[in-house]
Amino acid sequence: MQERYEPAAVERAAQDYWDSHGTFAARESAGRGKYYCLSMFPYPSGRLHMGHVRNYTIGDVLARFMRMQGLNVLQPMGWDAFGLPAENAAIANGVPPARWTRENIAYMKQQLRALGFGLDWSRELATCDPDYYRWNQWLFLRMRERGIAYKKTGIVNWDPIDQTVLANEQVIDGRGWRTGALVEKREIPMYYLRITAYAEELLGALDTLRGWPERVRTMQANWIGRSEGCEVAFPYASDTSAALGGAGALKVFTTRVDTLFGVTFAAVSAEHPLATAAAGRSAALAAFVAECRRGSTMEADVATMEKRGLATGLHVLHPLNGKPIEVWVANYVLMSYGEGAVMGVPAHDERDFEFAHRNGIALRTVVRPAGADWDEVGAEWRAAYAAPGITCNSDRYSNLDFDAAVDAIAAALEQRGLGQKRVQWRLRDWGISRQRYWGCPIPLVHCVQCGEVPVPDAELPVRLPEDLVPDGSGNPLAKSEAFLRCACPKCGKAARRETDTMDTFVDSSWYFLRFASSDQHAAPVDERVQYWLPVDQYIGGIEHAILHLLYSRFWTRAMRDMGLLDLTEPFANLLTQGMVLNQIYYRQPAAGRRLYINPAEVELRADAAGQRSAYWLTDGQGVEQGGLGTMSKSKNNGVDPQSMVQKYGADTARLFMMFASPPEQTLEWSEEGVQGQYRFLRRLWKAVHEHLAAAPVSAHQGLVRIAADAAGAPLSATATQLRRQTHHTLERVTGDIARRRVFNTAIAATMELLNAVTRYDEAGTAARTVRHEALEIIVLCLSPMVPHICHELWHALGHERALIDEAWPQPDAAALRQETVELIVQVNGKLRGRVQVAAGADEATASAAALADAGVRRFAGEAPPRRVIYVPGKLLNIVV
RNA sequence: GCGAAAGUGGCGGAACUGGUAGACGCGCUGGCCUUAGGAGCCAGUGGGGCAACCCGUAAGAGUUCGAGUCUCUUCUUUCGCACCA
Repeated sequence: MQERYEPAAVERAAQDYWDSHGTFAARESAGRGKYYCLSMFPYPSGRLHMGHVRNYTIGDVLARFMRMQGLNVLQPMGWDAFGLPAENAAIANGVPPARWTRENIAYMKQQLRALGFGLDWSRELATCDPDYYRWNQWLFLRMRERGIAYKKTGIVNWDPIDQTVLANEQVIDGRGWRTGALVEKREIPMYYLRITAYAEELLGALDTLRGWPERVRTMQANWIGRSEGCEVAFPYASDTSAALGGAGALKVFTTRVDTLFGVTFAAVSAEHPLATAAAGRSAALAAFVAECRRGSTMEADVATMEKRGLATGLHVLHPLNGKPIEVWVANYVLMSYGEGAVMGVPAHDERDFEFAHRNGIALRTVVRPAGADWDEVGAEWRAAYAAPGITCNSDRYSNLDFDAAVDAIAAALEQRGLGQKRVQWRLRDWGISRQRYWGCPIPLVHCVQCGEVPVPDAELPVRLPEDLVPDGSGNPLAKSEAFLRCACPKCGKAARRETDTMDTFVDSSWYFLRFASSDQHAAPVDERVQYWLPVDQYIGGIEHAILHLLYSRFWTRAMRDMGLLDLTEPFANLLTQGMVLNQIYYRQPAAGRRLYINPAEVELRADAAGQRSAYWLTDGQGVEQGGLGTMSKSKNNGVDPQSMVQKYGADTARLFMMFASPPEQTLEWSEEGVQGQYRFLRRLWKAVHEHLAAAPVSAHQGLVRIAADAAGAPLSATATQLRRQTHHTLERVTGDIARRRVFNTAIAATMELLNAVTRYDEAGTAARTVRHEALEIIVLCLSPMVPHICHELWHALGHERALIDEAWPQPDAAALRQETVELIVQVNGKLRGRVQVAAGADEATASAAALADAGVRRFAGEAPPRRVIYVPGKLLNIVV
């Protein structure tokens, strides 16, 4: 072998070997255990960034490891290719999104190949391929037939200047990103998927997802948000009936119906029909409702905005005592949650308390604590006010505890037909219509005569024209006569195509199924799904903890209920990779606009006061500091791995990412240390080279094992110790990868072993064999992380077969055996010494050994200990 | 604002089940070597103290023989909040 480690040559050779042997092309094999290892497919934004390298290296480590465990591994890759950034690029450069996307895919694919991931490229798919998205359309039509997809109105961000719908990301401080215009809310008809029909099942099944991180299950459970409460109808007072032109009732949902007698106001959202009616009668109210229509639809914005409201002058009646209650319009009530209206109980709800305070609304204490902590709700809010207690001031429902009050009041409401207990979900149906070009067309036709008509299956896919260039003002599909014009499938007369496209989350909600049957042209999936699914290991960023993963769980169930699948949960095990963060810098030249500047082009300087300011190297002028955030195209703070790969090779880049931190942890980007990882690989190369240069090694299979030298004499103490460390390392690395899913400690363990091998200086045949064994284990253990160099070194160490085709070995139990162990000796919990005892020593023996130690006795004194705590093999604590 | 997580040397991190705090690596310091390479090798490296020892895991409290680990409060950071993906 070569004396110098030259990564470029080593990596090319290894990749050529895997390619020419079709090593990673997966085939179904009945009876053989399978392992479907899937990393979330990337959006083709242009170039890979370090977050991708981290994600795909984790997947590749597990895939290679499981393959060596004897499993039939499938690791596919594809492209989440529809979406907004392609349209933004088109606006900026005048290039059609299709071309931009396909060029990006080509470039990023070559980057993935250079990193040596063991991917089955024969199953590659891109969601913008008609072959893929025709099945989105087909599945959508099936859902529409079953009522899972349905139409209703929804609220979107509207840019009044560009006359276009904006994504939340395109709204900056309440203004349109291109025009700077104040954004308005607008109600438009959209398609929704009835995910709420699965709320109960999606929540209940979280318990079965034992291979998912606890935090993700908690987040999903909170997102679905089951709450038990009561629906209450407040009949309209005569003024409200008059305003709305008829009798009726304002419906609200509450989890605290025990506080019903504490209601002193009702609040409705600005979009509520009652608000609309009231606005028609009052200029001030109309102005307020109009103001509420400004700003974004984002919940985070709504929740942090100052809570304001205006009285409508209209009233509803308390359902049990008939007293009038004034209705307010409030900007914090969301039309999309519950009924778009809430009852206000300022004495027992913090938000209502603040609202009432600001608007001079009375409060009424209707719950007292069981203890005597407080009696009447006072002027300052206390958390205890919101706790359940004993009802009071509530007519005949006073002096009841929470459960009794809820039962009695709910029964009374039900008897009057003005309410009943029910379960409310926080989860809302999934709006999938997008007024955008670069997405999957919704397969519908609008006919003057027949109305909305589905495109027949035989005419799918409805192809998206690929030559349009959006300009930021509305959907180019709506301006393309070639796309729009069609014949009605029902009556044959001239009709127009639907121009809305689907949310890109639709694309990613079932791609993992398509990988199992990507060459099937007659159906979205076929029987091969049965073999490969569920995904055994799914790996992706924690930012997908809710939406993508929940939508996928829903979509899989919907397909199951259509009889297309025998599968309920798509992902058996989930590893949520921590985000790779980098600094964010930007300039905001005009309101609503933001220009992000790559951290590589920014210099930090400290002024006299120590205040650090950032400057753009291009013009030397200052830039705003946006703090830390996930590497992304939109924030222009990604770090391209290309230069690192070019300088040090793919193995160093992979090793560096895996060694930097455990996979689930957030990682602040820094390139410090990459040099050290390269140095380690070079030392490994050198150690193997020097070992082989000293004497030739004969070809052999499997691992070298040695327990005694040729003459039958036992190994030296140092040789025995190195063997023990060798097999201990194998044990640690195996546990770290298979059980703990941490790779930084696995790498650290092999580094320690290499250090030990370097220090080991015994000569002779037995010593050589012990060293050879240690080097083989190091190469084996590192191979999932740095497969190229290990591929080469494995051959050099005398193996015919490729390393990737070897079986992962078991540690040698004999080598691990230990005669004596070191005990930590504490006195009153403080470390005071260490003693060697026989491996199975009992407490008396250990205690005697410890007290024989002069250092220990100095602290323990001569008196007998009050108590001794003995943890065999580990520690002895003497309490005096 | 709400939901979820994280916080350990100068830096990345280790400590897996409540039991040696700082493994491994970076950086730094000193030395060696040299056909001077951004190479290699050796030693040291949490703070204080001559030492024995003492202090130390965001801050504050608590549980325990023993707490980085468990509980509570606070602070900071990250992720998500339904049209970025």
